[in-house]
Amino acid sequence: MAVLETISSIDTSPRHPIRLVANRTGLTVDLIRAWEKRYQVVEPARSDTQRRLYSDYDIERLRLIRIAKQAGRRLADIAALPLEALRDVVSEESRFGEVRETPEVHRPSWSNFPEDEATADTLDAMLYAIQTMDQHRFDQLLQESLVRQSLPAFLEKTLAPLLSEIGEATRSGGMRIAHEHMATAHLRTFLGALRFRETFTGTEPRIVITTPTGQLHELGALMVSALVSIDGWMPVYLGPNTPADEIAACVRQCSARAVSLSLTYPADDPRIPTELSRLKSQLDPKVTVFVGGAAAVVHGELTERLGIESPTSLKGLRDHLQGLRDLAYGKKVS
Amino acid sequence: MAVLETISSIDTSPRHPIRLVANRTGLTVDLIRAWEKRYQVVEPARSDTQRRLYSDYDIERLRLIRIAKQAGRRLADIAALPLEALRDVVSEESRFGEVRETPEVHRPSWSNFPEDEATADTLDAMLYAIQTMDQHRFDQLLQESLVRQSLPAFLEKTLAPLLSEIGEATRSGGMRIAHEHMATAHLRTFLGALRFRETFTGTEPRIVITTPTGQLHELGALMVSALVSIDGWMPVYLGPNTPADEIAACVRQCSARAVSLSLTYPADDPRIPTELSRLKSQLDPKVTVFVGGAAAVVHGELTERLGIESPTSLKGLRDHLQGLRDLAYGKKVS
DNA sequence: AATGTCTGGACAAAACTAGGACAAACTTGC
DNA sequence: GCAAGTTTGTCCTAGTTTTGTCCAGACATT
Repeated sequence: MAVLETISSIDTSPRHPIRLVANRTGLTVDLIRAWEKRYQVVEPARSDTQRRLYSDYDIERLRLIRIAKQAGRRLADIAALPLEALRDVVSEESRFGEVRETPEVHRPSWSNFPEDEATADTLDAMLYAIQTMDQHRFDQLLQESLVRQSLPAFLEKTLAPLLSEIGEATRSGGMRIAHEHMATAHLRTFLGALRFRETFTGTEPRIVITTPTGQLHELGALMVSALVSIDGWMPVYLGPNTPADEIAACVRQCSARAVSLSLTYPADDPRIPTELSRLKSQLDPKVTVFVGGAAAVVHGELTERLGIESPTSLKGLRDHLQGLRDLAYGKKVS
Repeated sequence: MAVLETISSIDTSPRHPIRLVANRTGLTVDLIRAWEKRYQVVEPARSDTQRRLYSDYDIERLRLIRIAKQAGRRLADIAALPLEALRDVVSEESRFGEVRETPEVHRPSWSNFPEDEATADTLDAMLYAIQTMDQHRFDQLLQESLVRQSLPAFLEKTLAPLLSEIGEATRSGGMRIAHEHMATAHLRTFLGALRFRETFTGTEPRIVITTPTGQLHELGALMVSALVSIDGWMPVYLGPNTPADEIAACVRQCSARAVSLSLTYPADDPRIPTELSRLKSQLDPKVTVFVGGAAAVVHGELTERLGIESPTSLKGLRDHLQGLRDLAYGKKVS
């Protein structure tokens, strides 16, 4: 068995030129230098001709600092923080954040869009890429968008709207089925790869993620999978359309502490109530079951009766899971 | 280093003149020479009259270097890297910040292994990982196996047998549906990511890849997608279950030169003949249509009548495509 | 004869560095 | 609520390095 050699230590060897750092973080080269000059945010090594050379560690810090800034932190407060502290700051922000009261006016380039407008642009660009069958461009836009935001924000503010726009356009005939197929297939790949951005130690609590019998759309489940992995859960992803008995068996085999089901279409499939109650009856009561997705609201009464959690947003799911995990660890955190 | 045997899988015999290299890589002749002069990026062989002669290996390296440069890398940093390392660099870039787990696996003597023996062991290990629901281990084994072989060999000698073993075990009850689901979902992700190992200049001929209506299994189509991209084709992947009309529309929009359909299950779906002939009738005769997969042999008579190619192996498909592509390039140049 | 490739060198655009200036937006003190 | 000060993204200059392009004359290919 491969043991704990997967502890995530980030490479600190200096090897990336400033342009690449700018590309990856979404900052401008000017800005990176300015931050260095004023607060020594990062102190890159130098090549023999004085060119700056950054490490993976530096890049990660810059990325997080950018996100923290976007959330309203001041540079002076966070410039000196080590990576772990920054992660805490950012994840705190993405969970509680969302406060945005101030209708800010000017915002410099990287965040200068009143966020809605920027994502509207991005969405348009994505839809255009899809309709011109430009897979490469589509992928590029997705990557960019992901860099620009934290993962949770990306899922909620970019991906979810994109999916509903695609659905809309397809229904209304504004987009061909072929385009929708292409986009879906690509998003399947993209989201699948996201799960591997985090590394696992093997000690994380497990959560089984799938969709019940009859539910063939898996993108929602994949979003959940990507999301929970950044919060210290290890997803066991089963793909779509899994019978209740199989889900239960999987939970037992993995000693999973939770299950997440995604319901999308059809919303009124008569198998849903059957499958849900069958699943619930086979599980240890200590295993928490979540349902989510566009079709989840339809079954509010059912889920309540069965004691199934039905968070209304990804954020809700996240909060709940966080609580579960802290409980599991016995508050030995912090 | 994992380099040696991967190199051997790509042709290193020098035969291409500089002009062709420029066309395929998107670089100018001047630039190729300048790079050679300054950094020995490639050291092509020479004809008896001092003309440079490049190998497929050289072309591939140049393509990757071009991409890496675009991502912000400096020539001096990457000029000396061997092909495999360049692939890593580029694929690292193509999903920013992905934590790249270096396959630091010790391989004492794989070069001596009679390849069959090694893969038999690997297959067992993979099946075991699946049945213990150890996704992480499964992924690790896949990566390892891929590094050990060239991509085509991996697909034919590891993945195809693995799939049939999984199918077998599920049918016979030796494996739960949950396990099969997990494995399939994971392979979907893995294969999807493979498509991005290669990068494109935009000048490659396009091939539309999908499965016809009623065929829900997409792994075969994804294998084709990964395969053709290393041979200088750009796949336009539509996912499974695409109606003939939509495929045809997509071909037209992309000016694709070929279509590849994967048939797996059910083999005797009455829609298959309908869809195939409908597709063929809507396409320019110059567009080559391929069908493949376990269920393809059943329709031998039909495909022959319609003038659809039905290669019996991935290798057959590859050879045919190679011919098609050279034809395309051959006409255009001079 | 026309076109393409070779070598070696020249040249200019682009990118990077250091240091500083500036204006918009945010804070603070009154 | 207003003025003064701070913070912060952008831009500018000037000098260096890196990189793409072009040229000339000799030779090769078609």
